[in-house]
Amino acid sequence: MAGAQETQVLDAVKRCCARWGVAKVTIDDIATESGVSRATLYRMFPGGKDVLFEALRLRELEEFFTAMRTDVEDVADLEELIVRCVVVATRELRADQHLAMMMASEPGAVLGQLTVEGLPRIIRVGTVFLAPLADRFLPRRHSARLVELLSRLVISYFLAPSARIDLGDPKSARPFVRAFVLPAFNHLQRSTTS
Amino acid sequence: MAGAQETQVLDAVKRCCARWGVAKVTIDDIATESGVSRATLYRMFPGGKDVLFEALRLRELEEFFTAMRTDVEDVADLEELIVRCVVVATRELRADQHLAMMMASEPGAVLGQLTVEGLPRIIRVGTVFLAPLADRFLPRRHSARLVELLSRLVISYFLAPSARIDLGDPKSARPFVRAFVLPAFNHLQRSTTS
DNA sequence: GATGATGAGACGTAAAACGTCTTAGTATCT
DNA sequence: AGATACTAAGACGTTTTACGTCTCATCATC
Repeated sequence: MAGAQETQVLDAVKRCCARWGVAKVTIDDIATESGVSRATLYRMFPGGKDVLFEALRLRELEEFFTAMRTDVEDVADLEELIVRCVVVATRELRADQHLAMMMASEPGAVLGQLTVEGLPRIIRVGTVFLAPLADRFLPRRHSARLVELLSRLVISYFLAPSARIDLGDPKSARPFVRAFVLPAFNHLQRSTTS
Repeated sequence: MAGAQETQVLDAVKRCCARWGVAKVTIDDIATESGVSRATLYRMFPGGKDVLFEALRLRELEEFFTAMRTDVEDVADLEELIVRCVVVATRELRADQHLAMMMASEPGAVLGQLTVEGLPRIIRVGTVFLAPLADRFLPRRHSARLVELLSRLVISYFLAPSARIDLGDPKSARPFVRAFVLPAFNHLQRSTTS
């Protein structure tokens, strides 16, 4: 779907803001880095820097969930699905160097993207990508609720790790899921007789 | 000699330009990073960014030669001194991450600091730090000449490595020193009967 | 209480980044 | 060859940011 040039530009945005941080990047930097003229940039992303970063965030988000989905699509039951999702997502977040760098240099902006401003989209995209997997075990309406709940939990525990549980560790995540997540959905489960 | 605050500020300059590159750093960044107000910054380094980076370069240069001196001050003869200096300096240059980063992002500025603009000072500082060691083996006037020659050679081979010799390797540097450096100084050596 | 150094921030100027627009060059298709 | 579509380069006026200087309130030390 995405044009090759668009990919090229977003790659450049990523490289630029890995090198200089979001606050320091200019449109000219991105144009130079991507080998595209500023005029073309504005044609492709009318709105300037905001739109560019927005597009990049969206792409990264989709990559994030795509990677996640391949890790969890072969689960056998709902509990396993939830645990795997939570663990994989947490680990992916912790391993994201780009995120870590931005968290260090511009914590405010990153927090905004993980909470007030960005969470709704994260949940939206996450629902698109992951709800189908949950649909095997739950009615659609509840799949969406589940994805939302898990998104919030994972992000919360990522931002403020608990001393008691570690969602990056299945041994720790499973009891947590059993205690706090499953009870709200378990009784709604479809029969899994296939 | 250097005030604690001055050290603090120069550390901040270093961190800032490690993070953003020289071209992207602002005085405000440095003030914030060092926890010092902009007014104080200008009081301590009147002249702004140029003076700040100049001061940092000087400090780094002195650190460079200080580290070098501790590595070579116990040599027994002139050949050994020269070889050790050349090898250690080359390795130090190659291991300098700060330098590598700046070389990648702003090659022009770095080259200037290693050649036209910066070489004279490098030679000056190097002479202050290293000539005393050579004085044990050579008359003072020739010590200075030696340091200058070595500085130029090391930098040249660092910037444009030769396929034939590697000044970072004693096995390779020693024959080179014997062939091209020692002959110009050897016959001037003092008797080393102490 | 005086002294000296600092942080916070206002100020005008200089520099830069912005977004728009024009121009010229180059493929592609007719 | 001519028409079309797309691009890089860069000029432009505007807006934003950084600069360097300055004032003033604060706070430690004497």
